[in-house]
Amino acid sequence: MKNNKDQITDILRNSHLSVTETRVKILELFMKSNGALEHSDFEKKLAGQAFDRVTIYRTLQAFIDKGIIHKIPTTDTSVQYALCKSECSPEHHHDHHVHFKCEECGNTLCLDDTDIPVIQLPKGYAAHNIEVVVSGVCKACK
Amino acid sequence: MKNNKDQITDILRNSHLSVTETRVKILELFMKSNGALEHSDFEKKLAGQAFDRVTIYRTLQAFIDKGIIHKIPTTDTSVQYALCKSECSPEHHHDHHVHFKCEECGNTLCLDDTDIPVIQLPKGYAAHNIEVVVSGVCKACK
DNA sequence: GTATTATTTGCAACAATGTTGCAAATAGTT
DNA sequence: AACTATTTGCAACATTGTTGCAAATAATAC
Repeated sequence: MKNNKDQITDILRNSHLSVTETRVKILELFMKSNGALEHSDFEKKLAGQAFDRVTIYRTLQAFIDKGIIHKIPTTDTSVQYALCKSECSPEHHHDHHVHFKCEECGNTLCLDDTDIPVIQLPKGYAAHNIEVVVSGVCKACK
Repeated sequence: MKNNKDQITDILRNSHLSVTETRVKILELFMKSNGALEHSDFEKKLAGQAFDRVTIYRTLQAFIDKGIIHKIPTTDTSVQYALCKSECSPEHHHDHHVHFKCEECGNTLCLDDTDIPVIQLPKGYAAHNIEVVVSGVCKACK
């Protein structure tokens, strides 16, 4: 069984990204976290460790491009990011699972085992991707 | 049959909001538009007409508070707004319809007649609201 | 219609967030 | 260790969102 450090190196190598301190740190934070993270989380958690804002932006964008993380839609201006499962790739990047936002703790979770039902669209509409975000109270906060 | 101006006045009166030029203009734009609008749309469309950025922010927020419009989740930092149907109220503000984002024209539409299916969450999770955003190609762009 | 009161607006100033170019630093390769 | 490609940090800037307050406007009372 591989440890986290090796796992992270593999992820980066497989995506043809150099293994750098910032990227490793950010992936570690994703793995430690049990929910989605947003840009400001990284600024806070990495504060004092001299990681530039710009580097974080670019790192997250690179991870998106490579299919390592995905975005979760929100009704505000924040952008939530979560780790993709191994099935994801840059080309085929659909996350067919439900996202859950807890109104108590504010955490956003990927419910990987909850499938998205088929939605019958009106005639003339072609669906490529479906995003479902359920809000309510999570297991931990109940 | 009422004209738009009267309709708009009614909406504002019913929500206990003063009938002001900016609010009427913004509601007119919503009624004219067949899709969701974002803050920058108003700055552009009302440009040259001397409407302050701050006023637009406050107007949109007031409409949200009163249940006149609702937000639509996005994966970027933009915030999309669309008119609520009459059933909405400040207290009970669930929009049980699907949103559709067209990848061609960029427009976001409310599919009012498309119901959101029931989603079976894992044990321990309580759902209060469900947001569904489908992206693909709309009728007009096909 | 005019006066009074409550609400709304615009301005200024600021805070937060996101972007770009470029030189220095670091990682990967030979 | 030397070379090359990539990444980072800095500076500067653009965009977006917020707050306090005085002036303007709308609603209400007369």
